[in-house]
Amino acid sequence: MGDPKPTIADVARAAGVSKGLVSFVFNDRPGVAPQTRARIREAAAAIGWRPSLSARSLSTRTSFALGLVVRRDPRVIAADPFFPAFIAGVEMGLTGEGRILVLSVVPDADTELRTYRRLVADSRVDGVFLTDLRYDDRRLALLAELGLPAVMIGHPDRSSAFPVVNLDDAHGVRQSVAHLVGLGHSRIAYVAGEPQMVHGRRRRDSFVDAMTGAGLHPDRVVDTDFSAAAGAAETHRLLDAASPPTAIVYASDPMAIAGMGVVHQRGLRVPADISITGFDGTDLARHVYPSLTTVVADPAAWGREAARTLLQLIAVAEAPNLELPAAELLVGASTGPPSHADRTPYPAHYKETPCVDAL
Amino acid sequence: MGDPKPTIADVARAAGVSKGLVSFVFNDRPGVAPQTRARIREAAAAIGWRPSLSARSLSTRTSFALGLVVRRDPRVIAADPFFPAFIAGVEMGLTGEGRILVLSVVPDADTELRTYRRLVADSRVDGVFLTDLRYDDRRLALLAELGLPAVMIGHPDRSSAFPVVNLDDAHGVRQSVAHLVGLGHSRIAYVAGEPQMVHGRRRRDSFVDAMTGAGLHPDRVVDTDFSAAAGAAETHRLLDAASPPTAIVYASDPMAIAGMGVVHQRGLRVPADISITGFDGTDLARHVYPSLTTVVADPAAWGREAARTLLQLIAVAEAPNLELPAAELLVGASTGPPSHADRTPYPAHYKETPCVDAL
DNA sequence: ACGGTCGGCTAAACCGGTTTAACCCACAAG
DNA sequence: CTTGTGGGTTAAACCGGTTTAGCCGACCGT
Repeated sequence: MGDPKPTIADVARAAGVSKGLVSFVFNDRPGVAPQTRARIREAAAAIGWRPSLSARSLSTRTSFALGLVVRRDPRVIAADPFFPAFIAGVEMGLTGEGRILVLSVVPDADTELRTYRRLVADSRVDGVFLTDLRYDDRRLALLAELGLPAVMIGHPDRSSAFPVVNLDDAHGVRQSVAHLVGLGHSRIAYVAGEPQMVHGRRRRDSFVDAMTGAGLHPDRVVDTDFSAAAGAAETHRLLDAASPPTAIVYASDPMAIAGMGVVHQRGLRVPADISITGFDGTDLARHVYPSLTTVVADPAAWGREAARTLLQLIAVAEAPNLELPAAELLVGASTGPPSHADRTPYPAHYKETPCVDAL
Repeated sequence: MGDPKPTIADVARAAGVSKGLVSFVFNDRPGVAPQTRARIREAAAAIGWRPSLSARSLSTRTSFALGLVVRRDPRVIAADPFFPAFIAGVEMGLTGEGRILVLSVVPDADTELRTYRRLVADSRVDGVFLTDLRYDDRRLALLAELGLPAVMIGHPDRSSAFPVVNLDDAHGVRQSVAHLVGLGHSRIAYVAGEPQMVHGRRRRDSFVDAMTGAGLHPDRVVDTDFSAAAGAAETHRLLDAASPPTAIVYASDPMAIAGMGVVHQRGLRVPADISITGFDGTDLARHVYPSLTTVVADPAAWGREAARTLLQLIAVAEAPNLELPAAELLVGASTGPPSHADRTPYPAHYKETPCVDAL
């Protein structure tokens, strides 16, 4: 009954050894006779002892926790499809027992940095995930200074000592452009995400590259904050232009869906009048009408591998960079050839992008 | 410099007192002379000492962390607008320094219960948030047995010793029905969420009540798992019926948006042929076309108040139940009168539900 | 027979706080 | 002048592990 919870001393006594030896055994240290080892394990199992995490934390200065600090506008966070899936993936990577995830959502840069400082000051985490990397990201210097292990989700703008787990999202953007060009579009707009975010700008850059590579002018590129509201507003602006686009590539599914709403609201048809593509491959994108052509990434896998990498980094002080399968275009019904008048003069020499089927 | 981080002993020495007294001061215990108190605080500030969390955890058996275990199907979690906002709100409620959030995402009931057990076995958290309460929820008994403080997000199916922080979502559902009835609808369907979840079924029940209260038959009620896919599938089924509904009330925005997709796909118009309402009040709902009539709740406020309540419960072993402002209907463009043939014989005696304006 | 090495193990210090028992001293009451 | 009271303070035990220094005995080579 209400036994006051066994301690390592109880196990030691039961096995007839010293506390230290019990500790050795449970930390897989060499220098313990096999039979003694077995006897200790047996005694521990019989008593039902498990080492106290708090005590271990105190003497080893380890928290057995991983941290994720998310800096996002509260308005945007609710719609973002990335983090929940990413976190679910992290959980998978933590399966090996013992480690948990500490999550913090902060509104601005100062709070973000303060949060990291607190996390290490209180040694609440053994390492962190760096998501939404920005240009001149102050976190990189801070974490290096604090000596906190970290793994970067996506490539940073500069080289850094932290390992990278990357998922080539630019590939999906290039495929989107190729797909649209193949359909005969030439006036293609891009509604980008936050330009301060490395991945936001990289996707935009790859759009620009793909366009120029196709001999097209990448004008009609606008930045947003990833929100549905911004997506809608920019869509209005694009359509108000003297020579509106015949296709719009959005940097996220929520923006694309909001953009589609604007197009419909204006009495235009998708894809007859305007083709639309998104980014994320959300479940919802498959169920709007017309179903969204979008780029599917696998944020859960990203989280899982990031967790594994971080655990390895913490364990052996180094971990290799990891490249995940690239984001792929999933062609839906929201893209089609432009109306005849808008066709490119020469039939597209781009071959149709292969369609990745949904599961 | 690389000073090995000051400890309480350093402070004691600097202030010319014993370690114990320093501890007393920093725990606001009575029985310390005011001037001594000041001297100790001064010395601590000068040295830059902050008590070690690990050491405190060990001796006080407190983790200074709150836990949230989310059990959701990975497929649904990405689309769910509730948790990110709720978590952001929790963060607000934690502002008072010191406490952090531990998050765990689990796929099934067994893992869920195991996770709670581990959290207390390792005393990782001082209390937890209970979301997505289910009927005969095994967590209630488990947590009571483990003696872990908890606060329930929404009312449970049975009485429990844990405090409740509630947000009346049923009110919004009733408003939805009243709004539709007021427009002249009588064949109103309801696409519910998970029937095992208390709030899922309560919303459904309040739909049924509102319908019978209006003298209508609440047939056309279907259960789902909250996913967009299920929302779409059930919409198809409803529309295939011999006497299809003229309005559909959905238990979530993603389902409503997916349902709207199905309606459009079938060549029907919203709201001319079918009216649609959602639930959540997501940003995206305002930007689809036509803009969704939906019920807006404030999950961030919910999280904030839940956090405060939990902190109070932990601090003084009891906390009052809290009732937040009810979820309110926000009328958009997705609802309108049914086509003439489908009007209710007697003009509606329900007055129009007041429209809550978006910010 | 003897010094040296090495595997196996223990005692004790240590991590950095909290908490309890006891002590000292000043002051009030008897 | 004694005794009691109680505020202010300290020393030491304690939380439950990890880690280091060192001890003991067996086995080795010469």
